[in-house]
Amino acid sequence: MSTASRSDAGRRVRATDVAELAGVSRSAVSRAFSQTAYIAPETKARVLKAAAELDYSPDTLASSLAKGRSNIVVVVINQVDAIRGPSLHSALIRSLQDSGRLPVVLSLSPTDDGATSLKRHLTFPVEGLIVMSDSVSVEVARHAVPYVRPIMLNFERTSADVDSIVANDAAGIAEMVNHLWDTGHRSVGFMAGRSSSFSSTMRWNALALEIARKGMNLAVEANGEFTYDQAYEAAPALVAGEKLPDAIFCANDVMAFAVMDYLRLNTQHRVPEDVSIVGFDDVFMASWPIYNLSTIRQDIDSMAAAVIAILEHRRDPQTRKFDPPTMVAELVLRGTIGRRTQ
Amino acid sequence: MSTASRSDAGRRVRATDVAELAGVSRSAVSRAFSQTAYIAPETKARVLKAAAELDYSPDTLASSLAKGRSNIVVVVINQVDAIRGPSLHSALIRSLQDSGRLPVVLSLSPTDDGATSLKRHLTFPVEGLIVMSDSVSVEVARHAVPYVRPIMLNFERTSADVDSIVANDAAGIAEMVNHLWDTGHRSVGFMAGRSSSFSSTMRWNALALEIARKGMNLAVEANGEFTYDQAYEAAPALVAGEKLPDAIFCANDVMAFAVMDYLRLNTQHRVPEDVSIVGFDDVFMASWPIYNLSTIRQDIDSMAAAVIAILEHRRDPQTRKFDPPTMVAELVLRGTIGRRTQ
DNA sequence: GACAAGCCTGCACGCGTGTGCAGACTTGCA
DNA sequence: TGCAAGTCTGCACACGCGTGCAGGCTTGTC
Repeated sequence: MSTASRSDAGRRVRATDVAELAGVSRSAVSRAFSQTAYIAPETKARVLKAAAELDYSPDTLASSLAKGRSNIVVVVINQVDAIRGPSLHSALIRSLQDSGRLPVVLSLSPTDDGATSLKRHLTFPVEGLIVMSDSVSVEVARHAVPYVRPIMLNFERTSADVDSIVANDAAGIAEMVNHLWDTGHRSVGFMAGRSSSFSSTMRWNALALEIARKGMNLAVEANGEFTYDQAYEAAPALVAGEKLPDAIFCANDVMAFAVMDYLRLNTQHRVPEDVSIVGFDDVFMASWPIYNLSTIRQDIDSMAAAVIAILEHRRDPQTRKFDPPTMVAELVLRGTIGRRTQ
Repeated sequence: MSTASRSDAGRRVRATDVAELAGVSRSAVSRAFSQTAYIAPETKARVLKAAAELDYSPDTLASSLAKGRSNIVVVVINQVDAIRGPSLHSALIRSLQDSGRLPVVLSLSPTDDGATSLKRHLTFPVEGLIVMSDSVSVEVARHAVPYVRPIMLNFERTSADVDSIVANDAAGIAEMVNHLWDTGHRSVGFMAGRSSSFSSTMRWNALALEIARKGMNLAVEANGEFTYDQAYEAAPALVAGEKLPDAIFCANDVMAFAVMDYLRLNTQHRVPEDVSIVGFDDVFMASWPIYNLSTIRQDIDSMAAAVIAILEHRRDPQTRKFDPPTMVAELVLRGTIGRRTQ
C-alpha cells in the first residue's frame, strides 16, 4: 500500500512530518501524544489520524532527553545465570518492556566484578539498574551509577544505599522441612552452593534453623558451588557414611540433578526409596521424567512485579506509595521424596 | 574521597562541567572525546584529565541524536529460546556491548509473531535489528523498522530485504553422517523439530541428502517440535518397528535427551549398545554424565562475529568491505555413538 | 454590540552533544 | 617588523522532542 511505501523510505518519521500532514504545529503533535497536556479533542484526533497514517510514534530517547527522565533500565546478568536465569531474566525483561521501559542487558563474564565494565558501558542516563549477578558488590553497583539506587536481586539486605528484592526462600524451606518431617524424614544432608553467594547462605541458614526447630539431624554437608560438575564431585561425600541420610537437600536444582545422576550411575541407592532428593528453583529440567524432582519455586512473577513497583514508586513518590508484593515460595512436589518409617 | 562525593550528587556530569573544570569551551570537551576532530594534544590531555576527575563520559544517546546515528541494536528473542538460546544470546549481547553498541532485548511470548508488539516497542532509532526468534517473519521484521535491514539468525535466505546469518549445519551433519557411516551405522531414524522452523527443515534436508549420498537408509521419522515433552511423546514411534534403527538423529539436544530418557525408563534398549543417539546444539547438559551426548556444535562465536561484521560494514560501506566469517560446525563426540557390525 | 473569561495554539527555549565556520593566535619567513 | 600560512578554539546551530508563556479565538453574558 502507498502508506507503507511512503514510510519505507530512508528515515524515521518525525513529529514535523505529522504536523505538516495534519496541518498543525509540531507542538500540537507533541501534545497529542502527551497524557497531561492541553489539547482540543478534535485536534488530537486529527493528529493521531495523521500519525497513524505515517506510522509515527515519538522518539522515546529524544523524549527522555527533553523530559530529563530516562526510561532505560539496565539489567546486569552473569553468564553463570544461564541455567537458573532464563525464567527470571525473561520475566523481568517482559515486565520492563510491558511497563513501557527499555531493558538494556549488560552481560558480565563470570569473573568480572563489574568495577570497570559497568562504568564503561553505562554512558547514558538510566532510570534504574537491576543487578542479577552476585559477582557484583553493592559498592560497585552504587559507584557505577551514582545518581540512582541499584536494585539488587537476591542480595543481602546490608546497605541502605540499595533496594534489595529477596525471594522468600526461608518460607519455602520451612514448608519443605515440614513436609519432610511429615513424611518421616529425620536426618538430612545438605549440598551447599557458592559460599560467597547470599542465596546459598540464606538457604543454608534457613535449613539449619528449621532442622533444629524440628529436632531433626543435619547429618552431612558438602559444597557444590551451584554447579553440576562440582556437585557431582562432591556427591560421594554425602552418601559415604555408614548410614544414608533420609533426604538430601540441594541449594539448587542443578546440583540435585548431579546428585541423582551420581547415585544412579555409581551406586545402588535408589531415589526416592533409599534417599529423598530436594532441589531449589524448579528449572525446566526438573519436570523431565528422568528427574521428576521435588523442589521449591521462587515467586518469579512477584519479584519482577516488585522491581516494577519500586520503579513506579520512584517516579511518583507522593501519590504512588510503595507496598512490596509478598513473595510466596511454592512447593513443587514431584517424585523424589519418599516415605520413611523409623 | 572528595571526588566520589562530588560526583555522587544528584545528576549526571555534563560536558559543561568538564569544560568549566578544564577551563575550555564545551566544544573542546566534545572534540577531546572524538577520534577525528581537530584538537591540540595538550588541550585534549587537560580535558581528559578533568573528565577522569569528574568521572565523565559523553551521553551516548544525546550523542546519537546529534550525530543522527544510533548505536542501539535490538535483539528479538523468544521464550522458546530458553534452552538453546542462552549461549548464543549472551555471546551476541557480549559482542554487541564490546563493540560499543547498546543491546536492547525484546522478548516475545511464544505465540507472538511480533506484528504489533515490535512496532509498539521500537519507538526509537536503531542501528540494527537482530531476530533470533523464528516466530517472526521477514515481512514483520521488515515492516517493524522500515529504515533498516533486519538481520535474521538461522532464517531462510529468501528475501533480498534482510541479511541472514545461517550456521553451517549442513557441514556438521555431513561430517556426522560420515562418522556414523564409518562406525558401521546403516539405518537412521530422525526426530524432526518444528516444521515451521527453518533450522528444522535445513537439518532435515541436509540429513536426507547425506544419507542418500551414502546409500544409507532413513528408516523412520517423528516430529518432536524441538521440545522435550513432544519428543518424549513421539519417541516410541522411532523404536516401534521390528528392527531398531542403528542411530537416531535428533534435530536438537533436548529432543535427544527425551529419546534417551524414554529408552531408559520404558524400554530395554541401551544407548549406545543397541542404538546410537545424536543431538544438535551442544547445550550445557549434553556433557552431563547421564547423557554424555554426541552432538554438533554451531559456531556461535562466528555467528556473533558475523553480526558485528555486518553492522560495521553498514557504518562504513566503502572502506570496510564485508567478508562474512566462515561458519564451522564442530562435531562433539561423546558417548552415545556405538559401533555397528552388519 | 461590547467586553470578559476561558479554551486552545504556536512560538521559542531547553535537554546534552556534534560539528561547520569564522576568526584569533602562533609560527615562520622575508 | 610585517605578513602569510597554519593551528586551534569558541560560537552558534542542529538533532527530535517537551513545555511555559503569551496571545488569538470562541463563547457567553449583560
